[in-house]
Amino acid sequence: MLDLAYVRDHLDDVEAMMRRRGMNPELSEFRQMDAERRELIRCSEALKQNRNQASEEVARLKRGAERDSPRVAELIASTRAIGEEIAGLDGQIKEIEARLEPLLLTIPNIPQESVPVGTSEKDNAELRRWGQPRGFAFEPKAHWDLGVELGILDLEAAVKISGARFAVYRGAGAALERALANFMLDLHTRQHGYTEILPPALVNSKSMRGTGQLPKFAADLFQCKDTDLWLIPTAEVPLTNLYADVVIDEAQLPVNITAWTPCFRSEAGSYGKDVRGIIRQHQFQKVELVKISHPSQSLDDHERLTRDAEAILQALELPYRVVSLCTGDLGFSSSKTYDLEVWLPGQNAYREISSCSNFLDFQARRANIRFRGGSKGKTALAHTINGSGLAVGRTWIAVLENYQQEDGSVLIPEVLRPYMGGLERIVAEQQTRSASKG
RNA sequence: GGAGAGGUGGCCGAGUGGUUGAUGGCACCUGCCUCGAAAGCAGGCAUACCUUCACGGGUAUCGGGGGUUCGAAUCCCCCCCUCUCCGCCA
Repeated sequence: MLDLAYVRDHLDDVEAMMRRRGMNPELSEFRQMDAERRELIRCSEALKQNRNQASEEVARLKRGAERDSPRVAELIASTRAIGEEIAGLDGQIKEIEARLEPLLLTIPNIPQESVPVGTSEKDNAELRRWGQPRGFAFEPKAHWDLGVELGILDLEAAVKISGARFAVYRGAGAALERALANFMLDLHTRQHGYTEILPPALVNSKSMRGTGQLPKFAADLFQCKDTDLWLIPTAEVPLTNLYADVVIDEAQLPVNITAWTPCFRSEAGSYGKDVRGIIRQHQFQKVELVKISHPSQSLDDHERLTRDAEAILQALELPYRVVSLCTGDLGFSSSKTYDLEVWLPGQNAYREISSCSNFLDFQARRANIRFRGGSKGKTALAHTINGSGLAVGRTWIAVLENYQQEDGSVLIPEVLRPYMGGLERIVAEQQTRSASKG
């Protein structure tokens, strides 16, 4: 959420910004509602001042000898009338705020100056590449073939027990997912200074509002029936909201935390996209990185967090590139986002495996995340940054496709072998068949 | 799920209808003292909104929401959360 006063003073800029994001801003009502609201508040508060003064006088009279003077009854009667007037005005204020706030909540964050202007992912700017896509002496397979043939991925079984966009991993496939997560957590906690958190996977609506998923993106989420609980779409939600309504000591900044959690997305509106394989799932696992930063440091911290995520890909020796999302592709709450895209030989394309965003104070304002700093001891809104470090399911895909061998086996990256009991290669096992085929 | 106790400022903790936005302590800031520091002393120190060029003024906020009243941290109702005991349970 942007600052109300900022929007008021920069309405034209805000509308222009929304157009750069490819939106069609409808802020015409804003100015009038805002002015009306302020006028109502002024009237109401003036009346309240009258009432308070009258009440004080009643108290003074009642304490003294004039306890029963007619003046008291007179004051009480007139104040009661004022009270009714106030109630009317306050009702109007509530009503107008009920229309104003949703409007404010649908205004996205302001992209940083350095964000490329554009309308779609085609306008994203590639910043750098790392690693060289491997040359294959054979036609590399896609993970949905490789995984099924190796008996480590069972999509039919997933359809039977849950439905489309779910996966069942078996044997070395399940172990590979766990190894990747452990490796990522260990690297981030031991070398990058993050503290590991194990948060709830279900959160309340207040938390979803705090990080911006609600009210605008309810359709993308799963909600538990008859409760106020939602399945997290990313650990960003519980991790960032750990600091909701908290005043952090300035010396503690930046806060660096990480968590490995399941993530749940309804993927509404993504019909027809990535239907093959397990690129896009209703449930997947992700190691998330979150930094809560001092405003003066957040741009640097965003770069740092991105490098922390890149370090995983480098350690796994997976080729990737870094792109800066353009204004049209930028997420609602983000001021700037770097996507890490890993090379997938089975698809002959770079595909997103991490998204690292700086939200500035946009989330902090909603979630009320502050720090106390300086000699004045004043509080100010902190900045929040997060990124995947990495999406474990997609890393699993990248390992399979990049490390596949001509005989259909998959080599295990060196750094993962200790996490897989020394296993060096995943080979098809005759015994491993789809449970759904009985 | 049942019974009881409680939720007050960054933290601790007073306060049961009328100068209580809220005693006191801790933490923090400033000044005095000191060669310097500690201790001591004096002062300051919540947030949001409205208003003002500014100084300032005003309103609201004592878990959340509603109600009673001229007036609510204080009384009533609903909800949330924490703690203790019981029940259940991985």
